[in-house]
This record gives sequence, C-alpha cells and structure tokens, in this order.
Amino acid sequence: MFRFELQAVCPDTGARAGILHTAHGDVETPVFMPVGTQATVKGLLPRDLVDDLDAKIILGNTYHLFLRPGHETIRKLGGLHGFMNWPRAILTDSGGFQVFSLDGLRKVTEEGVLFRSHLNGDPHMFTPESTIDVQLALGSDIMMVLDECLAYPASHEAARVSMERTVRWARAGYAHYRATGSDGMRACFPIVQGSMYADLRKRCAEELVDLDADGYAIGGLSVGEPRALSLEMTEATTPLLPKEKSRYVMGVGMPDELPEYVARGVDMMDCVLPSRNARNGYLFTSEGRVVIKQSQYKDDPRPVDERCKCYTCQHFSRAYLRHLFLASEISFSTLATLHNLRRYLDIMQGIRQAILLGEFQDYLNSHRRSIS
RNA sequence: GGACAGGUGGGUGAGUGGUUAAAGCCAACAGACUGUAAAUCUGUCACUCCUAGCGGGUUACGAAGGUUCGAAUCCUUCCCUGUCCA
Repeated sequence: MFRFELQAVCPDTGARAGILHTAHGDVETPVFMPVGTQATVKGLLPRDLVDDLDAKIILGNTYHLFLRPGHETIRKLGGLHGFMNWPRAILTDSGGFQVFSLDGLRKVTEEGVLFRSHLNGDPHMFTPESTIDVQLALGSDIMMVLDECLAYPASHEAARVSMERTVRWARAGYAHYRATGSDGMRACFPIVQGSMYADLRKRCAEELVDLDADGYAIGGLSVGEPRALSLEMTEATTPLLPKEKSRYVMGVGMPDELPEYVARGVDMMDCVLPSRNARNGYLFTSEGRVVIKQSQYKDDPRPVDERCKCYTCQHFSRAYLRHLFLASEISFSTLATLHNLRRYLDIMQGIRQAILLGEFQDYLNSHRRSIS
C-alpha cells in the first residue's frame, strides 16, 4: 500500500520528516533520489547503491526507456525492478522534462507531445494516457503525469497557456491512472507548473489539489532561472499543497540548496548534478568543491573529503583519483559518483535527523552561516 | 659508401611564394553542468607593449647564406633522422 507517513514537522520552518511507504520498501524523507534515466545510475551498480549508499529510491525515465529498450521488453523481463535488478523503490519521470531538454525534437499539441526520437528520428506521440501506460509497464512505484516543462524565461501569457495545458493533461492522465493503474500499491503525482509566476503556480496547485493525488511535484525549475527564483516558486507553492501528501521538487539542486528546499516543505528531490558532475571531475565535499583535474591535486595524498565515509574517500587519494580522471579510466566515474551521491545522501540524512530532533532551525542557521 | 624520403610550436601533423603567430587532433591549464541526446561541452594555450583593439612590436617552421617588394614554402651549402641497396 502506497502511503506517506508524516513523522515530524519543524515548528519554525516548513520542514517535515516522514516515510514514504512503497511496494518496494520504505523511503525516509526528506530524500534525495539518484537519477537512473536508462535503467542504471551511470557509473554504479545496484550493489553499490544498496550496499554502499543505501539509496532507497532511484529515478527512471519514461521517454528514454520507451525508446530503448522499449517498455514491453521491460514488462516481459520483470518490469524495471527485475530488468535492472533493483529491489527498492523506483520513481519514473513522464518525459515532461524531455519537452524542455529535447526542444527542437518535439512538438507540443493539445493531445500531447510528438517526439522525434533522438536515436533515429522516428516520431512517437506521448499523451497523458500513454505515458501512464508505459510507466505501468515499467512497474514504477511512483509515476509522474505528463507535463510541459517550460524553458526560462517565458512570458506570463505563454506560461499561463502552458500551465493550463499541463493541468488538462494532469486531469486526463489522472483519470486514466484511476481507471487502469490505481491499485493502491503504486502512486502517481501530478506536476505544478507556472514558470516563474507565483500567481500561476498558485492557480496550478489549486487545480491539481482537486485531483486528490498521492503526492505532488513542483516542476519547471532549474531551467536556467536565477537560483533565488526556484526557491521563491517553491515557497509560493508548497503551502497550497495538502500537508499529508508528499511534495517533490523535480531536478534540484546544488548541495547548499537542499536544506533550503526542505525548509520550504519539500520531501523529495532529484538531480543529475551529483552523478553527472562526478563523471566530469567535479566532486562535492563538506569543504566545498574539488575539481579533481586541477594541478593542485597532483600529489595530494588526502581523500577527496576527510570527513566522508564513502568507499572512495576511505581508500583513495585525490592524486589517484586525478590520475584516473586524466587517464580517462572508467573506474573514475564509479568512484566519483559513489562519493558525490554519498555526499548528497549524507546531507539529506543530516537534515532528517535535525528535523526529527527538533533542531532543524539551528541546522539551517548554521548551514547558512557556513556558506555566507 | 650509394639511392630515396624527411626535419613545422610540449607531442602529432596540415600547410608548398603574400588575409600564416602557422589548421586539426592530443597534452597542458581553466570554466560550465540542476525531473541526463553528457565518460559531455566551452575557453586559453610564443614573448612583449599600450590608448586593451578583428591594436603595436619582437622572436619562430633543423643551421647558415641567397633569390624576392614579400619565404615555413624557391636556390646553395652544412647538420640530423628514417627506409632501402652495397
């Protein structure tokens, strides 16, 4: 039975701690979810994610898995869980982000999104209903309704038109989900849009709340806008969402921003930064960033982060990691991704503990002091 | 000893009379990355001056001379390298 259990609420901020009960295990929130678009978190094995990182939930992507290898193939091979041998929870994005990232390869219509495959140019129509069907085939624990992730900046008029269409898609997708896929074991989240206009965000949230959904997402952020705006839009939205339902801000953020989202009432986040930046040699540490290719690390015997307990930091020097990076060795990606994700998960665990102990305000204050 | 081929910036390698301080790639050095078209992408990469500009000057294509208004490019000599033949 899918259920969100609220455990603690910060009396001073909007922060909450809870548990997301899914068919594939409990997920303690606030949670950061590693991104595994193509049925793999790039650079890692499920073994790493479970044994080393203890990640409770990861993402998959409807658009990418539909194109390759195909959702029917995955369905036959045990769904995404069986296919990629991932025993824990999976959240799948609907393809709405590809409306943004594959701008130029798609056309948005009232019916849905017509994508031209980035692999071979074949046309594929994605509708609110079809994306639910694909996600059901994938066996997703938390499905996302198809939305239009709008680029920044957008005019108020364009944002309104887009947001209203996203609401219509959410209604259609949700109706389809209720009719075919709502078995109590899985969940489906609609997505609040409205670009950087608080009034549109508010209207969108109000419309979507009527769906009485399993949880709510805030999308359309981290599309090029100033960081402060992303937080502002989150802050304008979360108070309108039902307290007893989980809130998921899609595609954020930098390590420093994670507590800020939580303070605004966010329970779930995901981002490619820890994994992608890891592969590009950008490591997150408790002391800030370490760009491992820099010559200053040439003979550095220290671990990436002296306070980190990850496998990478426990066994390897910056000098060694720099060598692997410069030599384009595959193992670098694994070690770096392992570290960066561990950093994100550690931050979230610290945040959760602070909330449970009633110390989140202090945590937030000291966090803000440390970065200013 | 002889016959060919060749010597270009840290490496490799284009360029065979003038928009060439010299392509591309690699290395080096920086930067970017936010629901992943990303093990990707971008910038810098001889020295120097200032009024900081599609600005000036100085070096630079093995060495030294020469031809020419002008040479990495043509000529002469020398040095060096590779392959083959004795």
